[in-house]
Amino acid sequence: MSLRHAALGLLALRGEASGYDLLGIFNESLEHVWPATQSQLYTELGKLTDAELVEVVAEGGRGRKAYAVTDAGRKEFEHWLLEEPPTVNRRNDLLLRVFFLGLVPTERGQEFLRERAVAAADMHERLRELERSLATEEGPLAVHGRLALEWGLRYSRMQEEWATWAAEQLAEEESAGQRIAEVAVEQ
Amino acid sequence: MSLRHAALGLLALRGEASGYDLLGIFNESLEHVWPATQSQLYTELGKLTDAELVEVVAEGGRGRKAYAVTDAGRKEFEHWLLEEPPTVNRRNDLLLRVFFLGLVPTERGQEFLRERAVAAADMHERLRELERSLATEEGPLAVHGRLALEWGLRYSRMQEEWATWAAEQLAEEESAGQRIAEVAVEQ
DNA sequence: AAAGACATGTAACCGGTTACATGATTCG
DNA sequence: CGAATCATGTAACCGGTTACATGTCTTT
Repeated sequence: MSLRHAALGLLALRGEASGYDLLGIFNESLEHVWPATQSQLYTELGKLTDAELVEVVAEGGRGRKAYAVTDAGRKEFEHWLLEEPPTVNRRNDLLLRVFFLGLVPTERGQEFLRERAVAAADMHERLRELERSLATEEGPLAVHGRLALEWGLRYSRMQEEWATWAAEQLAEEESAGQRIAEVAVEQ
Repeated sequence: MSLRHAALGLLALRGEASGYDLLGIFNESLEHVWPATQSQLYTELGKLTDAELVEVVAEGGRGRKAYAVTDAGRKEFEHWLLEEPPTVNRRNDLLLRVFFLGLVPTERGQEFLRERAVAAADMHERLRELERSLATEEGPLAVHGRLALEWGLRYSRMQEEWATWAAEQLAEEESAGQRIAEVAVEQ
């Protein structure tokens, strides 16, 4: 249930914002960390209002409603941020496929892993570019954004190295299997 | 929609199995990669049967049904495995919190990051133990399991190093901020 | 006879996605 | 005037979780 806390956090950062404003932040700053759809966000703001964790502090043209966190909301947010242990993402599509790689010829498996290495390298490069474009920006928000960016850089690098290593492992495994087969034939 | 493909893959590996058998595998081998509940698995086997990707090949006592993949199922599975690009998990609870770390005192932020480092180190150690217990096992399945395990080892190591680094960054940022404040006071 | 493993199924709910629906204001 | 942007809301659907419900076979 983190969209709720993401919304609370953004309102805490901004002081006050409309659903539309928050949606912009989700699509820009939080796109790679916690995406949200318009539908979901408006629904959640309704629920947050009902739970009195946020309140409408102003209404403007075009039906605009500006929200702000209440004291209860800020408390709930800080509890989530520091007290609740982050939930680890247990499902991993990549590793699930790796688990089944024995069902296809070794060559196809290696190909798959090498493709993953390339994809990870691409991602790394895209993040490097983002880093360069962010280098000039200042402000306290930028500091924490950079921590997240560095995580992405390290993650993509790890993934690339692992995939390359894993492809080599498959090659070794196959040649070891062949040697055993050859010895068996010789005897 | 990967539970579907996980089930197909397990049936392809096993040749034939019941829902109950598959559930055991999900709870043991796939627990950290793609967990599944009993409810979900039985429902999915029903859908797979309707779609003619699997079929009931035997019925035994206690209402047991043994399933096997059909040709169409095997084709669908291999297409998923090698052709469909793995979907990247976009939501990251940890990074979402990092994004908001500016809302609490630097000390609390550092504390949070150091806790993450410890949690990652713990996970690393648990995987090391798993590795030792697996060292004696043989078989083609073990090879790919080891690739996944190595991913986990590298991931937890990366996370630990990153969290430690990030906590240091916050410390530096704060002392830099203080120096600026001190200079401002002196002038 | 009781306990535990084997075995399957359904219903309610929840978070999230896609698509549908509507309207106001601003800018060129 | 028309297009783009601002702005909010609802309904249907989907994958996944929790809980409920039922019954059989084996082992002690």
